[in-house]
Amino acid sequence: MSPAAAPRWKRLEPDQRREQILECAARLFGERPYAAVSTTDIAKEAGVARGLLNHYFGQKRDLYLKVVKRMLLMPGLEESVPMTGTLRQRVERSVEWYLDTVATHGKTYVAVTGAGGIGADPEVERIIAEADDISASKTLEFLGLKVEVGSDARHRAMIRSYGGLVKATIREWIRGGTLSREDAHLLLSEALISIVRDVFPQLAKAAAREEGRAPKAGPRR
Amino acid sequence: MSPAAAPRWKRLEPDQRREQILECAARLFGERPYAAVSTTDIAKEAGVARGLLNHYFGQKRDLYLKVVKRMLLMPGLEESVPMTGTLRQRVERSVEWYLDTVATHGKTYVAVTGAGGIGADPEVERIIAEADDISASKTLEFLGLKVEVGSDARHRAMIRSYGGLVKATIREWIRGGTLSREDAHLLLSEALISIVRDVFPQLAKAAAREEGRAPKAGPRR
DNA sequence: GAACTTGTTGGCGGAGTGTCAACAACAAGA
DNA sequence: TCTTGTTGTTGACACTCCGCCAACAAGTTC
Repeated sequence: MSPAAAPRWKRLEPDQRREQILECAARLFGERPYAAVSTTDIAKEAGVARGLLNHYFGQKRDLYLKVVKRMLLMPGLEESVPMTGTLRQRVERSVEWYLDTVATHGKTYVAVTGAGGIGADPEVERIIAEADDISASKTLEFLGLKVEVGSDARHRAMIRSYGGLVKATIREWIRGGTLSREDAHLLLSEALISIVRDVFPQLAKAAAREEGRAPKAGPRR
Repeated sequence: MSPAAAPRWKRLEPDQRREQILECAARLFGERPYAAVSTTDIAKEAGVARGLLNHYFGQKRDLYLKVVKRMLLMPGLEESVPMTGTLRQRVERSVEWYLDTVATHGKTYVAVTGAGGIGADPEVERIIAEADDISASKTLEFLGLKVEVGSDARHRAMIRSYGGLVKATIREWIRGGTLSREDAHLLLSEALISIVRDVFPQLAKAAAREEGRAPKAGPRR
């Protein structure tokens, strides 16, 4: 009556296993810099052979990319905040919302979006840039500026730049503790308002001057 | 009459050798991400044995840090731009100056200050943060705000955040080409003016309100 | 030319990663 | 229950990269 010998390891569905590994990896990458996290560490954390990581995710960097993507896929802004009120009100509400979502992700967010040093991997950069662009488009749309002038690409670039301010401010707040939440809110709101009020109109004017042909500048009181 | 056999390698003064290696390393780190540059590559580029890199710089990361430091040590702003005129004039001149210096460094600057992905090495981050702080102090001083209120630390943090906007904008300009130099100039100027005009006064007021219990702010103007 | 100083080399050992054939857990059929 | 098939999983091998260090040689001095 020998009971069937206990299995030496549990067999999971590919999706489950993938998810489990992804979680462990996300945790470790949030704690330590990329180079300081070995695939052996992740495998050990997940209780799995190292080779399995490659089987599911390919290269180590690919696994990292999955983690980054997952982190940057946040719920849409427009679903959470009403698009009404003055420009200032909308800006402040969206900043508020963003600070909230960041606060819940904390360290991992900072680590992933980190303005690190170690020369960026172009692929990683592409992923982040992509996410930034989506986020920028959403912001423009939310502010009601999506199709204000013809030079939409420039606007998106501007907003992506603004994203740099956002990330740096978040770092000062979350990691450094040198800024309070209110400080961050104030800084981000005023800067965004300034950009929309002062920079975009001037841009529109400049574009109109350069191009001779009038962009579809809808007169906005 | 055998002429003295040609030396198999040239013997240099430590400083010269160090400098030479540093230049090669800077070039390579500017072209490829950190992880993609092997010490073997650098050694080959410099025409030396790999071990020599460790002899002069210790770890590979230490060499990288040296490169970063060198890149971030730029000539002082105050030496190049007169500190006169209105706030707007001063801001615009300093932005102008900064864009000029960045334009000369180009790719390497972007790579080094890159808001990359690969989780940042804390040491690298510290170096960059240090340079950012110096740069922030200089900016405050240049704008004549160095000792305006007691909450100097918060101002510096704000300016460091602004540095995030600067870096992101530079990237859009240099690497992406999505913004023109004029766009960058406009965006950075307006944002900085907005911060100084709108955020700092409010900060001062807020600090004054809070300071019923005075954390350790101490000297107020 | 001999002896000394020290800039430089080349190879050793360790750590990390990608690959792959073999293995074992589980399901299904007899 | 035994057999067979599928496939999730393992473990080891080969390779690359890095830090270390003893031996070597370029240049200097007497």
